Amino acid sequence: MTIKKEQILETALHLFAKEGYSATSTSKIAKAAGVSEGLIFRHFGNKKNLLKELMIQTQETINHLFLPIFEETDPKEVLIKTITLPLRIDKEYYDYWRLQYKLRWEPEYTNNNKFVPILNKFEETFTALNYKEPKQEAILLNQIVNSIAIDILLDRFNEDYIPFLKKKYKL
Amino acid sequence: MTIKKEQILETALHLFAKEGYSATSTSKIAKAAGVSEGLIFRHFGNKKNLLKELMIQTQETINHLFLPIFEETDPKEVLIKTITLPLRIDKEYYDYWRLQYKLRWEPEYTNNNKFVPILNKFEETFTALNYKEPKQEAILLNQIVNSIAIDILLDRFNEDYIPFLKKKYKL
DNA sequence: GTCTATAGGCCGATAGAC
DNA sequence: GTCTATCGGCCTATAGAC
Repeated sequence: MTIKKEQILETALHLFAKEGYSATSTSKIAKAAGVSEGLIFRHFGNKKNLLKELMIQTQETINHLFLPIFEETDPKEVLIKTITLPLRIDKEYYDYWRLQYKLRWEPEYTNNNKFVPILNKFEETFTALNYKEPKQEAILLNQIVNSIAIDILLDRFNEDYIPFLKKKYKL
Repeated sequence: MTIKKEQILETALHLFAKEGYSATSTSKIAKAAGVSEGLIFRHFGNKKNLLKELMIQTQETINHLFLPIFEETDPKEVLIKTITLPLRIDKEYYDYWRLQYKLRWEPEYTNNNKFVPILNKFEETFTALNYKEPKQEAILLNQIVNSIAIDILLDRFNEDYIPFLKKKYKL
């Protein structure tokens, strides 16, 4: 991976996340990245393919952020790590999240099953904690984490919410 | 309001909700609506203004859907009506919701305070039901409703979730 | 007065050629 | 890395049909 190619990816991530895919032109990316516009097409062929490579990176990044939760065996710790996950994310990763949530609404983008592994992990956790309906509890927890992440990204999150959740789950 | 103007608004709502604002050209709207492209500019001046008029309609529609919850006085009924709200929404309104959730991520669009009145209603409700932290409970309930709506719109909602929630809230 | 059809200007976007 | 071609998007203008 050359330096310029990385610059293009980084800049495109930021602009796509901020303005949206359609609203971001390749020339805007080139200018912001300090490269010639042609280089984008040399490396990625076309604009759509640039987005595709970005989404692979995004998925890897997000999987990496979930890893500590997957590896945790103590069920209470799983819940604590899950609830506080959005808080522990470094600001440099925000664009990845933003892009992810933005692109959910694009008609082409349809990998609904992406969250299934984490849902299974949650279900196991609630089973271990003797919750009555672990499957539904997993869905609820997943919704809560997503909502917190969205609130943080939209800059309307209130810190008091976390201790409230910890009490709810008796942590 | 003339028929053609309504057709333009209706078609634009659908296309903006489906493809996004930037990705939808005025010529595409005109073709889909069966009108000449010039008519769009005659009625709305420019594309941005068309979106603006749509957003006013959208806000009115959504306010109207929340009205029964606002008018309900029995706190348990408030919760039941809230939890089942996304289910009770007719499919013809889906595009309004979709547009709303899509546009949250646009940089210009920043009316965070829009959900404050419903949050207040929820807080009163939880206070009446003697919940310990009504403010946080209101946030949680709001997150749940939004998540359900999103799941429905993204076609990944499971009906079993509603009875689970009703049990949670002892309804 | 509402709308269509058409023509065209201007600009920016994608892409290929060199 | 630049240059250029081509296309499509936004918008204006006008002449005329309903």
